[in-house]
Amino acid sequence: MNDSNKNTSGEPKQSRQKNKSETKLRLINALGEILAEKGFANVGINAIARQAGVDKVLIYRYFDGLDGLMLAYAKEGGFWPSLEELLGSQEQQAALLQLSLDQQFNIVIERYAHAICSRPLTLEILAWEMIERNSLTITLEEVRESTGLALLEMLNDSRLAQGSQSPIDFQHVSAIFSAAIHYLALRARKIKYFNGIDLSSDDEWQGLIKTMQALVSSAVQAANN
Amino acid sequence: MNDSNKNTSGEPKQSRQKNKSETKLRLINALGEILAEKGFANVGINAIARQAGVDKVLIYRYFDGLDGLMLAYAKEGGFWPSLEELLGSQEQQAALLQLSLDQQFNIVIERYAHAICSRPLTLEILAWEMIERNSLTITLEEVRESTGLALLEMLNDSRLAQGSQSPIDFQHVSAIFSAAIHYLALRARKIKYFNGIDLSSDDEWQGLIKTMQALVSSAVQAANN
DNA sequence: TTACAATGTCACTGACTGGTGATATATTTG
DNA sequence: CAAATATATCACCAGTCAGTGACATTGTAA
Repeated sequence: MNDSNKNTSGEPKQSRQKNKSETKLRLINALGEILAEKGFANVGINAIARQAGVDKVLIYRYFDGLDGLMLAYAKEGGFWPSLEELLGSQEQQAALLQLSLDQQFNIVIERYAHAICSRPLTLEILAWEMIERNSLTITLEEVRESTGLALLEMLNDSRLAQGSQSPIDFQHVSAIFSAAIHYLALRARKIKYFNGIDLSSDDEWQGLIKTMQALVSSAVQAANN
Repeated sequence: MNDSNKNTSGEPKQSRQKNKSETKLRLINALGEILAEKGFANVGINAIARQAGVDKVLIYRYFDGLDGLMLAYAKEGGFWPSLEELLGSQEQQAALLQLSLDQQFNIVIERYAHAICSRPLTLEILAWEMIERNSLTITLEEVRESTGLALLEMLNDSRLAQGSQSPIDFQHVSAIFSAAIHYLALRARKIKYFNGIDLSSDDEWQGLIKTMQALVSSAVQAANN
């Protein structure tokens, strides 16, 4: 391969138009592209600069290094499903909260699974959280925790309003199912089978979701007797 | 740091006793040590040779490269909980299979969680499976699948013998809960909180396990009505 | 002993990495 | 226009990596 540092071609790289803010954007986007195409393990100062078509020293100047760049990237947003994506518009939310507890849960589970599975970048970051903590994962983690807890609170308020007093711990239940969804989605990226189940099959995924819903429903109904 | 390749100290490394099989063992163990201490990201030809106190060229001669070494390492065993560890001795197994379906499940869930959480090396490998597939993860994956399916079959046989015909899909249920356990255990290594739950707390873990058990129990009971 | 094979070490290459000081170019200001 | 400043590139450093051919040591068998 090329020596990424030295300019081997005779002609010097024609100095690009000087535009700090655009260059910063180029770098941020380059990080996203590498993350998406090559994964976290291939993120590095040199690789990002190469992808952006810009000198790597600018990463230090503008972002004070890789951590700063990742922080800037994290602020771009869109990594986690929003409350709207999970609950629908304002009116839909109101309608949703009128449903029974297990119906609410079942809808959210399904939407969450779909939202996670359709975000390859988020999956890449979720996978990397298991390996190391860095500015990017730490920042995103905070966003996730806060929206997750907000969602939980909404469902819980609705539960209290309905006067239901189930003995099962909602926080634990949602932790368990989102953990399962995360793991299955992550695993499906690289490995086809888990426990004999073909994770590349949409039907199997539907079956898994249905099973989760059945578990919740029976637990809620058991509590209401 | 040192140049790991060049011998900077004046004296040549005194040629060690020549013992192929022991040297091979040294290399295999070195891989395990690095995996345990520094994690998968730091596994490399140089690091392993350094840790083993042996020249790296031997990795190529004896194992045909890193992949071969990982394969040899994978065959050492002990990465996954055995059937005995989950079900107990032969007599205990017989007793266990007499219990009701949900009791069986609840015991196995608890033991599996404990078995996984107490295997840091296995967790490291599970984490790395989400990042890349290599000889090591592929080999271990096969072992895990086969013992997992064997376990599932035992529980299922017992279920049929008891004449229970639950509508919930046992394969899916066990996939969901082992996925959740894997994810929570992996996450606990690096990040304290998930969904507002402190994963570093034993009490919280107990609570999570209890919730899983409650979910299974209510599902089984709902099926029996 | 000698000859030979098995085992182990050494020294090097080419490619890559993160990081930095000096320099060139473009844009703005006077 | 010229000078000053902001912006971007270059060239190099020391360190690491995987991989390889040449050499040294040890053990063994003739």
